[in-house]
Amino acid sequence: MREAIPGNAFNHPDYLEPLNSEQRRAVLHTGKPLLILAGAGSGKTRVITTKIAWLIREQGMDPRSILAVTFTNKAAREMAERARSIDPRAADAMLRTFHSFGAWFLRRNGSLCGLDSAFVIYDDDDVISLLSSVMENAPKAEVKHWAHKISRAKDYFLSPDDPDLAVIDHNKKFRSIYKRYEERMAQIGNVDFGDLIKKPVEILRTQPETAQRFRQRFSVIMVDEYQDANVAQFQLLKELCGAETYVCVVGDDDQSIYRFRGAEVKNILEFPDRFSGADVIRLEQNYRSTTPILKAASSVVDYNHGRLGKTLRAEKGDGPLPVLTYLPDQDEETALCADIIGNSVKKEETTWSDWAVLYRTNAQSAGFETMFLRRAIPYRVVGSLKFYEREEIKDALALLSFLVNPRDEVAFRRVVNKPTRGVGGVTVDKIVEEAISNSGNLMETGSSIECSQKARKGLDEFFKAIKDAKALLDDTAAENKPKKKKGKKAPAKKQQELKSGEGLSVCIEQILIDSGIAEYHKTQDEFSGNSKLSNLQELLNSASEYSNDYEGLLKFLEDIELDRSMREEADKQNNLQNSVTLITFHNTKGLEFSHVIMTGLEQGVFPREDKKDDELEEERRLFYVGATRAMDKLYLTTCAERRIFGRTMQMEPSLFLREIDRSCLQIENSAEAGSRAKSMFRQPIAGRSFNPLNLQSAANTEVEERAGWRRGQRLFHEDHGYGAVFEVKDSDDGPIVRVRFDNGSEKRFLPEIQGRAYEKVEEDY
DNA sequence: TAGTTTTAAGTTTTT
DNA sequence: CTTAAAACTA
Repeated sequence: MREAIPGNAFNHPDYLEPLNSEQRRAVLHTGKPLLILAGAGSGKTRVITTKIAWLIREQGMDPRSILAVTFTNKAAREMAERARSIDPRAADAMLRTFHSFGAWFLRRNGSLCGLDSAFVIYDDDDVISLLSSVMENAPKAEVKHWAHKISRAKDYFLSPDDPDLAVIDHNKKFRSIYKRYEERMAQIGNVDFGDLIKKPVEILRTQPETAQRFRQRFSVIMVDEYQDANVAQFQLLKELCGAETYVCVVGDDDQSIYRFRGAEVKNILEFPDRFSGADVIRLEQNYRSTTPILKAASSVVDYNHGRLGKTLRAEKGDGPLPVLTYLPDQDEETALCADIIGNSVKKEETTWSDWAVLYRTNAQSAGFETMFLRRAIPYRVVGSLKFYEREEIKDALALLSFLVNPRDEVAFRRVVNKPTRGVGGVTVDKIVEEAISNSGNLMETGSSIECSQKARKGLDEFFKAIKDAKALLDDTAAENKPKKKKGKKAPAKKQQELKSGEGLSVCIEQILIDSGIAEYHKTQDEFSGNSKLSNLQELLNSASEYSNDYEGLLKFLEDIELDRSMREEADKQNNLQNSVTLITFHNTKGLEFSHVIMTGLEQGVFPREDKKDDELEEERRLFYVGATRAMDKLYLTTCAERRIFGRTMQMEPSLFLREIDRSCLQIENSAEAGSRAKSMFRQPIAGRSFNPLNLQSAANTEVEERAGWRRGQRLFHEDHGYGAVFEVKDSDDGPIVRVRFDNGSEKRFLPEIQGRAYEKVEEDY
């Protein structure tokens, strides 16, 4: 937020001061294509953001003609913020992910390939639903297989009629499956992730005027994490670059970890050939880690072949050696992590947020979560935020998708009969079939089709809910109280209803209530003690920032589809900002932590089983990425046995542990670690403990006695952690105990039935 | 046909 | 062990 500094020396404005000579060369470079080989922690983001500012200030470049592409939304946001802090005008530059750029492009130019601008983006689950509808009654596993192949084909810019399609799969069936899928998708008028890249390229190739327009619009194009670009993305870059375009890509071949989804390291290796006359600048000064950490990481990736090769120098110099601990099993592993972290924080050497625990697969997070809950260590799980994959959220999004696009078969099938309104599979199939041979509009077809009386009533009810919500959007004067219609089913229970705030949440609230989805999930909650309704509420909250119109809704859906990390707000609300990070190796890219623990270093887990040759090299790079996240201290753990599928397996230490240079590794034996792991360490979370007794309670002994729980009783639950009882009351099913957990969530349970899951604990543990 | 119970299957990594 | 698909019952 600083004001622009007038350069005190013309050639060296202040903001170039912190740069080393290589970084400065990269910033000041012009005239030819540029490849920046940026090692881990070498300040590449600083280079890109400074370059953007420099282009605007010193080169007089119009910010709007600068396009910078990243691979994650987080990276895009960070880049925008940092560039803006050097020069506020950078706010007008276009900083997006490849996919969000593609969506932006298609909203404006989609009509050139027959795509309506109001398309919805299908995620992998939606793709599978659509494909299984195309493939009649194929087993789900097979559908998944082909869905993956189709996605892969799009990564390589291959259409169903491409002669090279056999590169993806030589099975003859593939071509026809892919083709039918594309036809069906075209009828529906939606797109998948691959389309967001592939379709723009097709438009740019077949429409020279459009291509020309965009080449004039962007005179500078920069690509971050270029080693992760796939073939289609490379083509997109090529099409956007005219003779005059200045192109600059930044990447690190040692950090290419997305081959499985089509990333081509070749893109970076061959950049100088593909963009003739390109210059190459290497950034080898590392500002993040200590020498032993870098050395340990490099010694592993050195085993790879075909690298561009580079030598990182640690600005920080020497530091403590990485510590490797051999452990008997995964329970000891989670306990050790809790110990190391807990002891360090207790001694005030670190705070919770200095720590990250890394694992290869999301499934491994469960053990750490349980242990951290038990030891009252605050944590947040990055990535596997399955928020948007939850049933209730997908239901809500399906309703909205159908509202936007009444040809959306996948959304229609999902919610037309939820809650059940007598519209069964037979009727649905009939509608879809009929629609395919007509306009494709399922709403129109469904309104006029012949069907049972029961189905007719149900359909009308469903369509009315959609139409009413739609009317809310079209109506500019949305202020005219869109109050909830007297919920006819809801016997007005005093339980928390959905509350709309402002903006788009008004419309979404209405559709959730009218469609019966809110009521449906509320009932589910009461039965099984979930919190689906509050998840829906959370969705509503995030919608309130969007405008209550068509455009706002489209933006909302797009943001959700393309940016599943946008829940940082929720983390903040839940006091999770100072907490240990649990994260997969893949998700750590671009992040850094003072202290890092790399877990599960066993053959079969990491590297994963039957990985060899190219794939093994990718695992090695993944190891390298993980290790180079650590700024000050690195820990590694490996277990002698591990439970997989509930069966206990004997494990071998990871190949990578043998490859690490022995001179930069301190090895601890399991016996010592084991005894340490057993010492219980429990520390309450400062300021997070909730005690309702402070609220002074009237005597309520009778019910409390029958329930066996009293207000203020502290307790522990395996899934939710620590909390306290704040209410005990009667109901038809006997006493109900209401609990508020330290993480802010509220639960209720019937002591007779679910009481076993709640363990009473003393006030000060 | 809706909801429940039984059986089988499966775990990379993500825009 | 946990989840999803298939089978079964009311």
